[in-house]
Amino acid sequence: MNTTEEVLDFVHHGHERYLPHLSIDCVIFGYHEHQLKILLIRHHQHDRWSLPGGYIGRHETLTEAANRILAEKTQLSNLFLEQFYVFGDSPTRMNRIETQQTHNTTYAKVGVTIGENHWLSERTLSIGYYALVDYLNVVVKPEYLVDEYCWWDASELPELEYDHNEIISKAFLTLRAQIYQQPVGYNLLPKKFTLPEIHALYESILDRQFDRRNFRKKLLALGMIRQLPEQRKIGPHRSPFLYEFDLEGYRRAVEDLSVRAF
Amino acid sequence: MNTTEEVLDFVHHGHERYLPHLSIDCVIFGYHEHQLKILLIRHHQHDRWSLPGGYIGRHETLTEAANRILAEKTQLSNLFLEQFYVFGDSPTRMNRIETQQTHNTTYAKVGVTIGENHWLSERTLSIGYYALVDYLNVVVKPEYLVDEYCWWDASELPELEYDHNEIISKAFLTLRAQIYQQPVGYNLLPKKFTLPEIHALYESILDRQFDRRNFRKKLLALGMIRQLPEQRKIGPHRSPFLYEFDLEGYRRAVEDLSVRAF
DNA sequence: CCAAAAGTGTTCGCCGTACACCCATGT
DNA sequence: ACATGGGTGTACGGCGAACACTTTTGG
Repeated sequence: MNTTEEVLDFVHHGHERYLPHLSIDCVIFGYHEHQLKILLIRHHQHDRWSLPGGYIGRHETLTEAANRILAEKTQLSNLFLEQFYVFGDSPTRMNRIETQQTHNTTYAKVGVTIGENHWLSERTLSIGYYALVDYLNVVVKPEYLVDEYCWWDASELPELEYDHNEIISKAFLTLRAQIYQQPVGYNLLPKKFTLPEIHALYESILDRQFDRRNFRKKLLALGMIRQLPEQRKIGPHRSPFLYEFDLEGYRRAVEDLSVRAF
Repeated sequence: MNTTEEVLDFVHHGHERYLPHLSIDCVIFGYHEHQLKILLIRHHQHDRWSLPGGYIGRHETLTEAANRILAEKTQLSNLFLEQFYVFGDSPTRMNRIETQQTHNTTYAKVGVTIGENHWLSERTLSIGYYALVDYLNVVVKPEYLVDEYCWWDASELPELEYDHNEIISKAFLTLRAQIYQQPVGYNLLPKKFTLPEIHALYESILDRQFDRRNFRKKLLALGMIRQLPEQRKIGPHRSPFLYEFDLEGYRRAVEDLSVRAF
């Protein structure tokens, strides 16, 4: 939505095109300079930041809706995007009033007031999706009602609107649990990357240290990555080798792991 | 709902008490005679079976709704009950007509027809919950619109209504993945159980064989179960020892496991 | 030549795996 | 006595963990 007209149409006729009571919130993870990042937005005249999100079209599948919303924000498609939880317990999700005031601050920009019985004021459950994107490929698209976009360090997040801190916590837990099943690095890193990069990525996601030698040995033994005969120049230091993912090898490795005892 | 009046009130006024467009479906797992079971219901005059489910009250949290629905069917509360996925992609969830006809077969019992714009005919996403219950403790509560309840072997399910086969598949995958994080046996087995019982349970959930000696060794080493000085009489065979869960030991074991490398 | 970062190999101990015989019980 | 099912110990191999010095590069 980029014009006053579009926003007004959404406010007045959105309930005809979208399902009420349900929204999608996206936790978009990126990785840059040894830090796991999350993309947040700040709505017009709001102090607190929030997760990018949207509604589900009445004629759109849930998966289509999630992909559309992500593409609207990042201009990227065909990304790693996965549902992880539905949020419907938090007091802010049960209490209409606070939500209503928050909406009104936003929509004041187009001169409308959201009443108590307006579809945007109704109780809304939110379906959480998390995405893994290559930080450098993301070009954030400005939107009319959004004042600012920013990548925040996952370890130093501010207090967010609604229950969005809770949503991010759950997304983070899911990411951690999925790191053994999903080629997390494949989605968060560029096609070619160095060992120190993927090493630091795993350390920041799992919040523990790995021995450099054992780490490389394991990844190569699993067949998860392949060393390339190229190096990267990184200033006054020894040049690290570049590696690439071997998705097929990764798939096989995950399969083998799942056959192990508990 | 146990009377015609209650059903009619639900059909005509349900949308005032419940959120439209959203439902909850419960995959209730039990375990009996070396078989993993799932509780299914058959609605009035339907050929196909389906999962027990319900709607979310407008003033009820999501968790409360799931627990209420489960308690309504099984008379049990304080169970293991966990959300695992939202289903909103299946063609049967996008296509109103089929759903409408299905509803009409059910509600014909109270002499009402569900029109195209009726709240029950609208597109509905379903939140999947799975429960682990002690088969022997479940007393199924009859309901007006349900002709039959039955525990089905998880490995021999019939073709179900809507996308319920898909929901069960996903629940089963989740259960498998969670078996290393959750005390699955604690919820599916009685307080005291024998080694062969828990052994067969793990084999049926993970669909592979475990060596009896290694299995016992592992569970005891983890501190997950404790051997009791009692035995169970099982007819013309050697009496197996009884065991009980050590939830605290289990928690510690899971924590330790999560510190291992990948 | 120095600082900073990357590359590399070996040893040890535990855990996961494979494997087979004896024991208890009721008929 | 016998049929059925349950209980129990050992040996091997592989993988995860710990560990430190050398090489490269630009300034």
